[in-house]
Amino acid sequence: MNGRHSGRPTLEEVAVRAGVGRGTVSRVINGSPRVSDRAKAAVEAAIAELGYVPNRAARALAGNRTDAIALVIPEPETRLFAEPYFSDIIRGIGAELADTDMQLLLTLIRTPKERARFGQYLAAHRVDGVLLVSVHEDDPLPDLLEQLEMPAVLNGRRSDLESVSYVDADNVGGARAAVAHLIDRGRRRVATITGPLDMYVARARLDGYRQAMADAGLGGGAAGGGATGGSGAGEELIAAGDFTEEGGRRAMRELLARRPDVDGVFAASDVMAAGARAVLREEGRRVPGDVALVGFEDSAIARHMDPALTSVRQPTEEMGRTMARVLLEEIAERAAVRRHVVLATELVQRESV
Amino acid sequence: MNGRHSGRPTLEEVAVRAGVGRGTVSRVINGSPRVSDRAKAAVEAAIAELGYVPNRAARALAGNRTDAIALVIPEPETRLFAEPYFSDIIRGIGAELADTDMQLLLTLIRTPKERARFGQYLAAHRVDGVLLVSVHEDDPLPDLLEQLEMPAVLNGRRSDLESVSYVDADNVGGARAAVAHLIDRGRRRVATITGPLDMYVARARLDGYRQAMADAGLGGGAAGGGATGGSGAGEELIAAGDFTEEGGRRAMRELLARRPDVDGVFAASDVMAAGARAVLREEGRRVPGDVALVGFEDSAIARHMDPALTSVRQPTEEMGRTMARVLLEEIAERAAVRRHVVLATELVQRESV
DNA sequence: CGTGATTGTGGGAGCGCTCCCACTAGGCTT
DNA sequence: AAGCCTAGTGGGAGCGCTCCCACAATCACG
Repeated sequence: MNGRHSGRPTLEEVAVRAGVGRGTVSRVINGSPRVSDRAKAAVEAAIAELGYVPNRAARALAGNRTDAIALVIPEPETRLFAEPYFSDIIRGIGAELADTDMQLLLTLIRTPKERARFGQYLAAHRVDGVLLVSVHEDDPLPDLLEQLEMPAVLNGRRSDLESVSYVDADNVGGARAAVAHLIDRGRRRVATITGPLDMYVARARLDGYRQAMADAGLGGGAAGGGATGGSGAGEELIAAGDFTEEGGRRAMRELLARRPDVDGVFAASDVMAAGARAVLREEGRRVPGDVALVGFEDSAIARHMDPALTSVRQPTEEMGRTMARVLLEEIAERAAVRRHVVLATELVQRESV
Repeated sequence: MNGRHSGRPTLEEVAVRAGVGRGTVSRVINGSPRVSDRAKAAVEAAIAELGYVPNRAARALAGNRTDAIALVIPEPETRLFAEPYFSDIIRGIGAELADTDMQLLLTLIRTPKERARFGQYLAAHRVDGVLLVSVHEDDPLPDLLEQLEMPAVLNGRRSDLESVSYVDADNVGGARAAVAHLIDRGRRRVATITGPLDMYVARARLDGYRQAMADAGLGGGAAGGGATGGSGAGEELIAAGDFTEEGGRRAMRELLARRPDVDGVFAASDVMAAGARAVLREEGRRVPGDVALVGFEDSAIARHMDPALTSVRQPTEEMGRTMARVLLEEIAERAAVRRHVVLATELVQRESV
């Protein structure tokens, strides 16, 4: 016994057993077509008999790749992912990776120090690709990835001009549908509580609101897909939140002060909707009687609110799947073709409107 | 340009630059004490100048280890982890691993096929250790791990006799405190909605309930830490749920039918508490006026229920941290010393009792 | 029947580390 | 002064793969 030898069979042993050379075994394992059926069968039999499993480290070393991708989560965001959103994304990614032998590395980035460390990581090519969740407008990581020519896929995008590959939900369409629904139900003074407008996702949802209002001839919102430019009448129906419950509260109070006659509210997140709902209760407004309410995300909170919150669902698991698929494609073809995928959202109707 | 050479400096280049041998550089990197200060300084300078980062694959191949641990999540459970619970555990693990250069591999196990695959994985020693989340009573994975002598730490345990290392919350104590609180507030006919009793965690929480009832001289629950044996009077105050909202509903209806005078309910999870709360509302019972309610987990749902739910908080992030720490220790010392850690819980008081 | 392409194959030469053996230089003992 | 530690060091020999070159066998063609 060698002592350091782990007892696992090696490729070499498989070769001996199958009566072929190392090269042939390697070719079989990697699915090369340049192998005779006879040799292939012999090798496969030997692999089965020996219970051979290739050594990942050796492969990585010799092949200059890692068969691993990193899922990067900036720490401040982690809380947001307490929602099904995160686990659904992960489930999707996992499902797509299941048939591959890609490993999924979980990388939390908390501090600037860890960020730098991760930069080194990437530079040292310790992963074949990167999935990046919850990117901020000013996040330099995507640019770093691009510069290193590291295959990468974002969940969401930083702006309309995003160059790195991404998979995003149709935030504009979802918001538009939500607001259109409020209007369909007869609401006329429909307000919105936005997310922080330095986030693309917040701007997109605001755009959707504006479009729906303009479609209905209400408010002064600018239609069209442009940036958040409009400042016509109706701006007083727009209050800025920050995706937190407290932000939702503040924004709702503000709206109530500015337009006591508001009869519908589209909150750009369920959490903010929950905040708004609390304020409405305090102020003695009934939901949906006096004020109808729609959220965004279709989170657990939406289902457990009283009344249950109508909300826009994102195809979260599908987004995860798609992210993984796109990344694998990008890794496979070495050319840097960027892909931009936008998946449809769906309005889930409950009792709040 | 070599083409296959990635351009990253190697240990050899560092050695040349520092004017020392390969062995010395390796010793510096691995923190061996057998290096002179002079050599160490020279090597460190060379590393900094060259921006050297060790090649993980080469290390793994030569050193017969991987510097990676797997976080294993059985798929059926994933939904449960939509709650902060999961992300908190991960955050804790991440925090503990941050200063290490251990990688965290995320492994979802969905199908028996994937389970088998993961078995191979382990057998091939592709990770140095395993963190296992949400183990079921009959889960064979921990036994497999033990048999392979693979360092492993469970989140929770399968039974009181668990041999594999684990980190668990004090479920008995938490439940006991919750029920004691109900009793303190003057409730006398306190019922409990249990989880599936083939899960240890559900039995432990039921034990806590029994102990608190016995302490107060109420019900016929058996005190003491033994198994779920008691079947005295008061059993009609115990209804079985399954940790789902629907299960909570069913159990609450059952309780109401058996004991219409029930005035307090301890639900073994927030989700079941939400189900119970819905039924209570339907039946026209006020919470906490007519029936006081306590949950377990202190999830987002608890905060957003109406009234906000008093619940037992687990030190989730701390559990994650501890799991990682225990695993690292187990990996470091090659001896198979099993560790069992139980962390205290805390009652978070809100409006439902 | 030669010439050249094509298919299949074996095995050498690394990939970048760690392990460990051999060796030097100096300090301590007796 | 001779011996014997010990601290410190260099570098050979792998770890288990992939890549690729060389070569044999087979085939198609004129």
